[in-house]
Amino acid sequence: MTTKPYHHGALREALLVAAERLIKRDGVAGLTLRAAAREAGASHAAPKNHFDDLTGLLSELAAVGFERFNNHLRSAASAEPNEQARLNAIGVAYVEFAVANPGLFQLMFRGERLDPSRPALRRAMDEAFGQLTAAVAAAHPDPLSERDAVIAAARVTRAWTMVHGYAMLLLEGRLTPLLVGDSYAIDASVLLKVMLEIE
Amino acid sequence: MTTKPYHHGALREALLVAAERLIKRDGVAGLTLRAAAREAGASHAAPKNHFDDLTGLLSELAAVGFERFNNHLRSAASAEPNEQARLNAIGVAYVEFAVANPGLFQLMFRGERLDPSRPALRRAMDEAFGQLTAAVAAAHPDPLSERDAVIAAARVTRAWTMVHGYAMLLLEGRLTPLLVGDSYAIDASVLLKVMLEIE
DNA sequence: TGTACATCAGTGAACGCGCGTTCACTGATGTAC
DNA sequence: TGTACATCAGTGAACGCGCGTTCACTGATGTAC
Repeated sequence: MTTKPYHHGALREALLVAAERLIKRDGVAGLTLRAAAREAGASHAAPKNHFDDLTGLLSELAAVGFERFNNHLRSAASAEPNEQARLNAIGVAYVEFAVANPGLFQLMFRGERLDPSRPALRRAMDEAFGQLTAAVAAAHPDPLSERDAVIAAARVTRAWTMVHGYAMLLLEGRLTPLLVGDSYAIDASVLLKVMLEIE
Repeated sequence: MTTKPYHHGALREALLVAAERLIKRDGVAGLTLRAAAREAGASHAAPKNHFDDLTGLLSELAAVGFERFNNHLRSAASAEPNEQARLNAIGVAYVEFAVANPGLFQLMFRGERLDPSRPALRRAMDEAFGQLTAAVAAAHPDPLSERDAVIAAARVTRAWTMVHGYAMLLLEGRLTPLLVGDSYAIDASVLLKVMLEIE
């Protein structure tokens, strides 16, 4: 029988794992310093040593989330041959991630109690944004004039806002009336794909 | 000098006004039953008489928000001659409302502590959804087959998710790198219009 | 026109809860010599 | 190889705070007769 040692050894990681379990179970609002400590089996003041305060814990968890998000998008894109297909695959992966990790996704994209100046979070967010803009740029010619630059920005915006809005509204259950219509019933992922393909 | 009467007379409305002032000042998280009572100058237990609990207050406030939202969209649409222009005008109005009422918008569209079974909220939400689908349908031919019905749903989804995602990301400050690029700086409303117009 | 009474809106004190934070402490680990 | 000491991670009790809720109450209003 191994008695619990006084020092945990990897409490920081254990707290992050516990925090994610909590956010999955109880949503963003259920995540507190005390709750994370409880879930990790540590005393309630322990998290202070690793994250200064709740903002610190949330920000580090969001950073972990963005890293996973980036990997998910990257692997979805790499499976596709041409640029337009890649862009669509990224869009689908974006929504997939949101559906698989609703609480985490909301933590990441509502800025609510995040500190974007934390290096890990800053880095992970920048990479996510870079991945998105690169995919859109690859699917379209280089901007030549200032007008073209604005159009290029608008293309990124459209691709992003569309899938982001889709993810948000889907998570809130707001798309239900569109998924279950009078004369049809569509799977959410099918509707997303049709939406990405129509001109 | 008029001394304060024991009965307020219109405390329900006063609480809603106070609640909106609070949500504007402190965000959704700053809105509590006690805070609303304080802001309205009533005792902290008074709101119980008009809204059962916090969910009740938030839901009624969201209903008021949706009514104003509906009016704003309606008047924006009525100023436009043809259907496609109307649809774009509604999109612009959607984002305008979000920017003008960030806290209220977030309350309305995160389902967080809302009770959609409250009649006022239910009604106002249904109307908002109806307005949106009607505008999209008007800009496109009637669906004839089941496949057409899916495409029609996808059109509504695209129009909605695009402006909704735009509003969300704009409120969170996430669009900043797109608005201020290396070789240009765009106004958020201009970017939105370009986005709605590109093919 | 008066009067009794039920009902309703609002008050203020009190309760318990979970939270973040502080603080003195204790156990473990690493480092200097 | 040992020993002294600083540093660090984790504990547990305590504090104050704002919250929702309960409760006995009080003031005002409407209604029946």
